[in-house]
Amino acid sequence: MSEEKKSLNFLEQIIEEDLANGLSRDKLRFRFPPEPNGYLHIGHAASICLNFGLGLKYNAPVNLRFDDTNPAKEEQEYVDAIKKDIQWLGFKWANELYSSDYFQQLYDWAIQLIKKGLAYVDDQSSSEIAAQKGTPTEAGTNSPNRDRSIEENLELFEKMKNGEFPEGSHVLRAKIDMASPNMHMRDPILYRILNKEHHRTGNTWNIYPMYDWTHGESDYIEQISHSICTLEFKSHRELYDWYLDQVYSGKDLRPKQREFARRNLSYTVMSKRKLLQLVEEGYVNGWDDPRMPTISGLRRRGYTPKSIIKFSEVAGISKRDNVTDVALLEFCIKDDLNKTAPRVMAVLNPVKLVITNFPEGKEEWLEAENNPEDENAGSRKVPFSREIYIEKEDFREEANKKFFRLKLGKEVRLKNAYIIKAESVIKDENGEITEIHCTYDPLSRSGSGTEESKRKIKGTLHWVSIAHAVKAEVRLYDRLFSDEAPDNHKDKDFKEFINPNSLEIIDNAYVEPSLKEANIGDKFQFQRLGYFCVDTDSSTENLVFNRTVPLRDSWAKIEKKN
RNA sequence: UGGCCCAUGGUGUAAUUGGCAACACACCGGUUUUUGGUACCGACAUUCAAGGUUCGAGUCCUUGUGGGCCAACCA
Repeated sequence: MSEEKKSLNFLEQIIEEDLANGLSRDKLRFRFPPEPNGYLHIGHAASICLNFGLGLKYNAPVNLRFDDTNPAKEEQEYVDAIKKDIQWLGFKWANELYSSDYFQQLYDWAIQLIKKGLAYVDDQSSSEIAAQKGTPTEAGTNSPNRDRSIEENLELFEKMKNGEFPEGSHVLRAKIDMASPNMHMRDPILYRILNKEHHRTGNTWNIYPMYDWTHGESDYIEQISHSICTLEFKSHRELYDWYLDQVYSGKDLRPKQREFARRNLSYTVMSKRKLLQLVEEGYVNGWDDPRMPTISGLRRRGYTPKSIIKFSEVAGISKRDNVTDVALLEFCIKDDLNKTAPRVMAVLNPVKLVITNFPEGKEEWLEAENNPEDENAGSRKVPFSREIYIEKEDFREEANKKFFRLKLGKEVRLKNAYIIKAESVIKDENGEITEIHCTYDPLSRSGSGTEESKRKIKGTLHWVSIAHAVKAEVRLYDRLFSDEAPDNHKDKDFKEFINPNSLEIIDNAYVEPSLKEANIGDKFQFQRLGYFCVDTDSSTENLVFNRTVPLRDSWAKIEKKN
């Protein structure tokens, strides 16, 4: 077994350098810091796999820390969903923590800052403060409140905390540099007044710390060695470091922030704000709609944790903007399911086929292999009889040589069954074919070992016995957007690119009877069609399958060319 | 009148850190096949541009060009 050498991504290289420069291996510690204001998506999966992957690789703890500093947006529902998703992916956090756990410590440090003359209370309006902020190309101007006395600042901040001021009336600001080329350094806000009930601290606090003030200090409290975030936080790093300077003891570990590019997927959007919009405006049926790029949506769609982890691995980590082809994600799930999903037969667009020389009333139970890719998968019995359904698309009265399926006067093999020959058709008044009449070769049964069964027949069709078939609902999903990067258009709203045909519901599909026992979440390959899973809406009375992803369809390509 | 980051095939990442541009996906062509699936084989790039340093540059330097981020009491 030769261990294939994997190159390190740039973050692993940074860690290796730190280790080489004397950082003790047992000091390594990571964190995944979601804000509980939405559901996790495939982009977060990249971060989860990265951080927890690092934890596994270096045998280091990884904390799950909810960044819950804004009670206006955050909810327990999201906390629960996030935990469920991470667990489903198979990762284990060392500690479940909340930024709100540190509100008191953060407050104490803020007092220290005021005492050092590094923070002041500003009672201007938010628009006044914004106006003084300047622009990226112009320096800002100092607030008239910038030189308040320490005593007055302490007193005002105390009143803010005690709820003596209305929301929005006062903020606590760090005193840094209004002329800094980095906008984040222009006296950033540390605290704002919010009269909101917090999902964990209730009504204890009237003031809430801002992200920048909270995040780095939380990392420090937890002694996170490498605080990994996405690229848009790069310019926050200077402030992250400045805040750390104010509280760092000089003795313990000092966290460092490093940034990587967020993972984008083609034909979808990845911002929580936009996903929330899709949910709230009814473009999809909830956060776990199988068309959503959320972890819960992918789970319901039939994706496995393994496939998502594989995708994250193979997509890699870098610092460039990217739009990863969704085909890569689809490859990962097909690759997994090909090895693991039992093969079954289902007909989605049925047409009746009668085998005229097969005895009426007779049924035969034929041996069917469960998975040719897995020797241990075993086999099952499927019922065969005189009348079966096949796919409408699998029959043509006439067709050229490239059409390997059933046509009048020609033979085709029924998977796991017999070779049949199309003799005639019956049509309704509209010319629509209602029945295909065939004859079968009784000696050609699959696996019987006869000369006849070994005949080379180009086409093989899947089918279900009408008398035994189970009716089912099948939901076919397509990409949610018709554009590769729907939110990359400056002049157009991403919703203009919504694919109106992203969901097709088939309510008269027929599946083989073995599927009656299928449970929610079970995954199958419907032979020649694709991978499907049992949806959460499914019941014994009404089986519902989601198409996870279709099989590669070479025939569709050949047809398209003509 | 700014600061910072990025630039390798259609896409995403590599390149032992200055030494034959590699892997995967997609696409195209073919072989095998009782799934037009899977598997297998083959085709597909002079590394954004121009200069420079060097025996040697995707990698270092300079100047451009293109893209992204930064002005929420969001994270």
